[in-house]
Amino acid sequence: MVSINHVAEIAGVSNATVSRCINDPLKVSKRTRAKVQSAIADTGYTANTLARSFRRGKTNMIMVVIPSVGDPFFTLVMEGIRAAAKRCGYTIMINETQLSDLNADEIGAMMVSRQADGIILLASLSPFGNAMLSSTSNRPIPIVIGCETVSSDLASLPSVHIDNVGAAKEATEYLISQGHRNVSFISGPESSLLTKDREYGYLKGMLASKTTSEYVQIEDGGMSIHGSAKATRKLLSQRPRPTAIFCANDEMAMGAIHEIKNQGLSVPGDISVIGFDDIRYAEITDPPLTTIYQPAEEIGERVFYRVLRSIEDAGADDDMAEIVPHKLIIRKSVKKFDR
Amino acid sequence: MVSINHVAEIAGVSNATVSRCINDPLKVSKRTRAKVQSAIADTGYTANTLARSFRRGKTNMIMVVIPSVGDPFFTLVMEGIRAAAKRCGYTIMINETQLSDLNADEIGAMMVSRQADGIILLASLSPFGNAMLSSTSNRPIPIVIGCETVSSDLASLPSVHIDNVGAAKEATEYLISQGHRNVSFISGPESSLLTKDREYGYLKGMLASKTTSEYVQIEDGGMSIHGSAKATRKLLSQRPRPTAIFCANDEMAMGAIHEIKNQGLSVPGDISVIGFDDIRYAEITDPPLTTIYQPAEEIGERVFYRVLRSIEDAGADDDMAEIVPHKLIIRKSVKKFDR
DNA sequence: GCATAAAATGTAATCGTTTACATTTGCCTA
DNA sequence: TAGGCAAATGTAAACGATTACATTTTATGC
Repeated sequence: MVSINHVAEIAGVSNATVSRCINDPLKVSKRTRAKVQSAIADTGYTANTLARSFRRGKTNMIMVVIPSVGDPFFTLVMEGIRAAAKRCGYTIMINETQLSDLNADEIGAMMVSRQADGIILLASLSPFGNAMLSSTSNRPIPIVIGCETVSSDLASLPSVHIDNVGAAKEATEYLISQGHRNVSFISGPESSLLTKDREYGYLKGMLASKTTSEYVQIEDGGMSIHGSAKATRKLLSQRPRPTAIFCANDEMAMGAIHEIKNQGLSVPGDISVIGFDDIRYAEITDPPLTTIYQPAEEIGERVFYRVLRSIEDAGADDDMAEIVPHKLIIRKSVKKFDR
Repeated sequence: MVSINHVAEIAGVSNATVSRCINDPLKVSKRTRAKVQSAIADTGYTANTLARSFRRGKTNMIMVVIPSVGDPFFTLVMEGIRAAAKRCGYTIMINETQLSDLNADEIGAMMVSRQADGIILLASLSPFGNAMLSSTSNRPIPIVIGCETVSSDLASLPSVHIDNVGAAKEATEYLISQGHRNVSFISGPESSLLTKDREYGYLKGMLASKTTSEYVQIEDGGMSIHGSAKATRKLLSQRPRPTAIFCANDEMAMGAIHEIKNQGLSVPGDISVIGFDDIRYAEITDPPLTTIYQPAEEIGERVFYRVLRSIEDAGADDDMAEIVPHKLIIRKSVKKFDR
């Protein structure tokens, strides 16, 4: 492997000059620059990234922690991150939690290893971890949370997300406005705070309506198609049967629709379904899914720039939550209910 | 940041001993080991990964090049890679091609930068790049291709994939066995060799039947839902109309089904549809999708171990293609055609 | 042509580990 | 107890870039 010293020798200059030629070309005269450049071309030299990262203490990599690499919503957020990262010369590393919630130690280990210059968390942190990291001084490298909300009021961490509670309430109120009273909710695992926020929004929406509390019903859909199908089966066996089901994400809504049809019922004829996220399959489900749109790529982009700002200027490490707008997308999976 | 020298000082030993304590504990006596360990605990020392990688010339990272981070099939392969990588203490970095085909320079740059110890290519390489890299000596770090096939017979690169041609032929023959004659194919972009292989398998299947060549028809679905819907619209406007459509992947099949229904036709009543990949949505489309199953996670795992083997033993760098089995999964989207 | 400032270049230390080699310590045997 | 060998530890040199500081060269003004 050809090193900078090798190039320097061939060009007849010192290694410092070669380094400057690469990193700050204006600092070296036209003549030597030409010599160096031709030496670089001749040798096919490229800087050893490892040595450079080591010396600079900077890797130009961002670690993204994601619940599941296969999740269509989070991959969209990732896409936003990736695009922004590429523009800024960063590479992303990924780390999957498999839906289990991250403990602070793991995050701590990532931070202290310095393999990345910053961390983007698309997963939720345990309240403990959250508290531990809430003080800026405990973070050797910046961390920003995307999509997920932070768990406690005491501890806060920089974040970018929609108003999950408000959006879920809005979805619930929409169902109620369409005449539904018996509305069930299919939720995600405890480790997903964002789902709990949506659950809370659902409860708020139900409470605000004249619905009796017996209609409030929550099943765990485990954030998966199959889990949701199972939860739906259970809900459909109840009497009185819900007339509408609100799912904490679109994929679970897909599972719910599948199961409802399986039972010989129709969507939205017998049961209305509403989802959350507006993933790209939402418009081609049968019927097309009414859901809450989140600007996924934009969230990814913002989260990235937020981290980048903190990397470039450690002082800029504010702890604000950045709320981006959501939008109810009305398609065909919800029908007016009248009896 | 506390360094190894700091720990050494506190423990009253040399930094070499601390290093040995971490990397080869049996080489140091029980007594000093205890001293060092408590010094590590006291200081909260963790090795600087950057320095270590630099010194060892090894990062324990694998670069995965993927056409699109949002693709449900490739993310499943990624999942297999990730799981295996985690078991072996590797982290994965991702690099998206956005469906454009990779030129050799980009790959070369990745290789020479040494940020990763190996490369997994889930995307296709231009024939030129392929040729350039086909000689082991041109590869500073190992590279293995997953899912995609290599482009020319002259050049070969290690790879793991199914027999795309054979599988596509099988799917076509299945349609023909169900009485279909007028079968169209929705293909992907030129940059996806794997799609071209499937196209070729379709042609072989059609040729082997008694179908007249006027029935052979290929439309580009651009590897996307919308692209496929558009292609489907075009196909449906033809007279005679195809009685079955074979899509180069499941997502395009989902787009096709959506469009067919949109036109007031039924699947499989009027048009049969067959997909490829068996992504997790395939069983919940309406009707459930008949498709070709690929062992995605297994491919990921195998590809990873293949790279790993080459990393650990540069001599092990064989150039064999490893073919894994596929399977036709019969669901409900294909119906017998009789007239 | 000289003094001076500015620009260009060189020298050498540095980042934190690992590791080849040298030295010391401990142990066993004769 | 000397001698010899193995085990444990230390010393110091890498790895390849960056960069503060020192030195040389060039440009400028008079």
